[in-house]
Amino acid sequence: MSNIREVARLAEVSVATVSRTLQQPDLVSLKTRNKVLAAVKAAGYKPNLMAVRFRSGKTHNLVVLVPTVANVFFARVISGMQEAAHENQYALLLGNTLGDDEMEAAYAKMVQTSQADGLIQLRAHNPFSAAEPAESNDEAPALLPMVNACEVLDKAPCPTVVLDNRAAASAMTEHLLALGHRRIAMIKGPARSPLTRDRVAGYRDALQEAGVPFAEELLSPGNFSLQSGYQAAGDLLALPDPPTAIFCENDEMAIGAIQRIKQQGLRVPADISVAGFDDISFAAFTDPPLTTIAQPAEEFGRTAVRLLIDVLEGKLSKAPKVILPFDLVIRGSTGPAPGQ
Amino acid sequence: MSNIREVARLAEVSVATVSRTLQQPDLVSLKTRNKVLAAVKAAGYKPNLMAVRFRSGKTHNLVVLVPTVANVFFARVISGMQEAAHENQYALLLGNTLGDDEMEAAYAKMVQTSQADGLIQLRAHNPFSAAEPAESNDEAPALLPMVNACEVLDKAPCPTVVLDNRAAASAMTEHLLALGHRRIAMIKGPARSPLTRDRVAGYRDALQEAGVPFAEELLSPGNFSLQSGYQAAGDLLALPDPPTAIFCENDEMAIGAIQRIKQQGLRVPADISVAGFDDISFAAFTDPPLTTIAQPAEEFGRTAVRLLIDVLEGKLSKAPKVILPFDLVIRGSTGPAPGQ
DNA sequence: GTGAAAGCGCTAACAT
DNA sequence: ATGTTAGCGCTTTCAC
Repeated sequence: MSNIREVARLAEVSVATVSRTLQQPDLVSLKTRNKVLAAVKAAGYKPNLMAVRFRSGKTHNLVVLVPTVANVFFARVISGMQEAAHENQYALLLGNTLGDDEMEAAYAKMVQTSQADGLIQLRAHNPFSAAEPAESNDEAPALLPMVNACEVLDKAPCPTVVLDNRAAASAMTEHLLALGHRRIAMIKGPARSPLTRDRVAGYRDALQEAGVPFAEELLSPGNFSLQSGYQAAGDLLALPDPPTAIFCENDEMAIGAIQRIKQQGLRVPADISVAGFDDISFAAFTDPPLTTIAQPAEEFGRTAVRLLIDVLEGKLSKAPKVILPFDLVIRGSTGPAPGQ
Repeated sequence: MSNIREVARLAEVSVATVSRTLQQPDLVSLKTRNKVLAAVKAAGYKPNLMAVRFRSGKTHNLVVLVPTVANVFFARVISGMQEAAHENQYALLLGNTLGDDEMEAAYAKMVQTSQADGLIQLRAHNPFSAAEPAESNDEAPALLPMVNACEVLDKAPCPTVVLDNRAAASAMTEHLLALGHRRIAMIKGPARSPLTRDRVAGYRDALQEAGVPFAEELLSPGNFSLQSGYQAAGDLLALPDPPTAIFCENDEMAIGAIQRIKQQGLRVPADISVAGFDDISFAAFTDPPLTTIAQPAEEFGRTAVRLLIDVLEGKLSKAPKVILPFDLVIRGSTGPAPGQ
């Protein structure tokens, strides 16, 4: 690989002039500039960005911590990030952490060791906290070079991008209530997830509003996988007084639930309605097509990246909380409660 | 951020000793080592990896070129890459290229400008070719710091990881033939993809073997999306003599096809059988569950990364072609041809 | 408008 | 066992 010195030699100028020609051409006379450009071409010179970045202290890399890329929703979020990152000349370092704290800490270290400028976390966990109990200066805690999106910490020390999960869950529950359902179950995610907490809260809000008593047994735990939806639906169906509608915390679980329901010989939505959350591409292709809450997944990614870049460039003094809109998408999987 | 000099000052040793303590502790006396370690802690010192890498000329970054992360199959491949990369202390730079040559060239440039050591391409296209018509030395063309996986160039100048797509398509077609089908359609991918070419070849192999004439009209083009499967199935069903089985080049298209078939009032597999390719997680949850070809997606990723690292470390003199196994997974979407 | 030289943080000869 | 020093490729004062 040729370096700047070789170009300088070929063009018979100093290295400084070569650097200037490439960085601030106005400072160089046209004649010299052409000479240099010719030499650059002749040498097949490509600036070593490692060196540039080392010197500038900016890597132009962003770490993305995602529980699983293999999740359709997250894949869309990453797609959006990619788009915004590329537009802003940043590259994305992918950290598929499987929700493992240590793995996350390892990736967070990339920021601390100047391999990346900042980090985007899609889970409610501060990957830096484990790394090192931040130097306890008496100063106000500085803004971490991080953005927390989708599943967000309650007191995130950084900008956040969220959906109003509580309102969304409430909207879906209201839809089900309006169809005459009174036994509405919910297949939820991991109990300690803020996502689950907010969505369950929204579900309860709607129930209370409608004067329908909340029943603990109608809350069935899942882990966002197809299998867990299948499993949870089985449990719900086995109840003495089974639900007439099941609201799932994501589309995968809803798809799993639908399969289980059909296997029991029941019809969706004639016997039991099913709703999901996310509106992944497959949601429109289930049988029947899935009623769900659409989230602007790509926009989550784009917004997160833009915010992070703002933080890195010092354009932000306070950590904003961006709330993205949701959309209730009614398809065929929800219908009037039996006997309505 | 503290640097090595500060630590040296604190520990009252030279910078070299600090470096050695961290890199080759055996060369340093226990006493000095402890002194240094204490200083490292006191200073909150984290080596600047940008500097380390700049100096070593190795970035420990790998660029991954993927047409779309939002594709379930690719997401699994990336998952596997991530795993192998992390094991080997490499990080993955994600390039969601949307199959755009220019975008790919831009990412390829990251390798040429020392932002990444190598590249993995999941599409049949050489991202370096566009970048610069490789210096035409008379030397034998060197091994590019690249691995081509999944969809592979015919004459890839690098290691490749593939499935025997022809054999897999043939196996699926044989399965359909064995069920008595004679009008077997295929919803294929983009015509110029080697994937499509090989799979169609395998399909024709099996047909010929069984003495079933090939019919051009039974080949319907798609683009691997749910929608395109839906569309293509509609076209096939409108044929004067429609097929009794449809083999789709991926699961998404199969899922789209199934929806279309049901909308026409036909039953799967009683009236028409449907088969897919990939065995994505959703395949087991369609109604009926999808017969498909399982590909070891994660293994594609792992193998590609390992091969690339071998190339980078100069362990490979020739470019190997690794062929991964497939598995015919028979579920409920394929059954005896009507009237059997 | 151009060149000389310092220096980013680190490692690795080479000395001692 | 430890220190001294050169240098990775580049940018950026500071002179001229």
